[in-house]
Amino acid sequence: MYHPRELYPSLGTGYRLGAPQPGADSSFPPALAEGYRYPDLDTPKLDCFLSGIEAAPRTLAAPPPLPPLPPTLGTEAPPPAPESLHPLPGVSLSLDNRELWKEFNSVGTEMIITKAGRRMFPACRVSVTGLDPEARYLFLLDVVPVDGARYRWQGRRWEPSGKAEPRLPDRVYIHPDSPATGAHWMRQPVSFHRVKLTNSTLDPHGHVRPRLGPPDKGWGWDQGRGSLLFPPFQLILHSMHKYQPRIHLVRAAQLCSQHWGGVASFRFPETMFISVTAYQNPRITQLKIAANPFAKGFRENGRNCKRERDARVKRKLRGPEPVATATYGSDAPGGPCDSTLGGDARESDPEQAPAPGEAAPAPAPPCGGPSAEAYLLHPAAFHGAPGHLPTRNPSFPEAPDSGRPAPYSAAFLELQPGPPGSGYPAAAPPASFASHFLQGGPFPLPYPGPGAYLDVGSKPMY
DNA sequence: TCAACTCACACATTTGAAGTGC
DNA sequence: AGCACTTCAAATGTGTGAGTTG
Repeated sequence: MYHPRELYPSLGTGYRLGAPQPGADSSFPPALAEGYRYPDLDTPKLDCFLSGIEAAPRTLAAPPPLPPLPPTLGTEAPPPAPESLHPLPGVSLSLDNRELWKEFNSVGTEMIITKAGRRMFPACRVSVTGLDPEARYLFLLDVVPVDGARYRWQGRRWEPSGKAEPRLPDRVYIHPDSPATGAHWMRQPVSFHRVKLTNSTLDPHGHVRPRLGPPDKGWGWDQGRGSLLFPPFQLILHSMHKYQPRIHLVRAAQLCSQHWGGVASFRFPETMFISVTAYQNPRITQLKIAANPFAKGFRENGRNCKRERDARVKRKLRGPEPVATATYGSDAPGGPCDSTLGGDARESDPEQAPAPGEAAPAPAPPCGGPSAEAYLLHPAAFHGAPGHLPTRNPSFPEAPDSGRPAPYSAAFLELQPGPPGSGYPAAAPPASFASHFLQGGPFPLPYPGPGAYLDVGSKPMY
């Protein structure tokens, strides 16, 4: 395997490998060991991103050991506790809609993935404390496989059913408010509800068109809001695989900052889920319908509930009849079904809009423009990958609309295993790292399974 | 044959644009 | 002219179930 010092020589001794955790599984199937290696970092390429250097790094405490993940969904899991690495001392994250997640997790959370991309429900929504109110931070989210197995619904429970598919390109969702001050992040919960899950590799950049607005608007800088027009992101997953969302908090003045002031990664065991193209567990379907406002029509009183749908089919067969039914009136807001709304059921996303009186994070203009924009143009540099590193796996076909403007096409970080002969070994070293930002994020080390941890610390990364 | 997947559908929600009044 | 508020329409988010694929 590759030691981090080998991968990032300029890190010096600012990091260390922790001892493997109890229960860590190092026997990942070879399919998951598809890995990545970066050649020597081409630091001169990063010179244009130097303007956001943070204050002196802090000394880090040893991160706590990460407990092993529960073996399977739907079984008795250990008391869920957020797991984190703490290169940002004092920073803590709590899952804001934890009760909802726990409810789903007790059944075995399933997330629909579609070609067009499906939102997560529940969404990851967290509250953060302990940030420096003045410093700027980035919030990132990614989703990593939990183990090396493919799963199958056996009528009552999920059971492993063979080897997992080869891992897909790592993608990292950047919260659209990033970068923002600690005060901003701590003011209200941070929601990642815009992230989408897909099983399609045809759009290698993870974008979907903007929901509203002129089609030619594209992505760019929103002068009115003073923030970046971020598209929703799509994370590529395999169906019937178990995944774990992770949230990363990076102290950096801007997206293209070369020196990060520290990194903290968090994962909440109760947010683990199995990706599916159609719900397998009827209890999950019931929970989703009960909790998701978009599925209101499928509730007992909804016009799209089974009773109503069956009635419509009968009416169709019998011929045209008056459409109105007594049920319609009972679907008024405030009915019994609305009582199930809570947490994610109100997805109006309060964190998207700055609080009254608060100016939106001022765009730091390095590199000749807003830093986030610079990131979109040079994601590889932001993530430390040399510019010549391939950003797209040749095995993934070109998107039909790949002629989109550069910011659009470059806005997603993808890190691929190197092609044969490229200098990047196709086969990765055996994994012994735990989930960490450097794995699923900028430097996707082989497999983010529950192993030892990599303590990156707050040293400058280059 | 069967499991997994895709797609069209109806309905609910969200959100920007347009309209209105002050 | 500018602002706040309301209304409207279109886009988007849902689960369902039939059809398709391998």
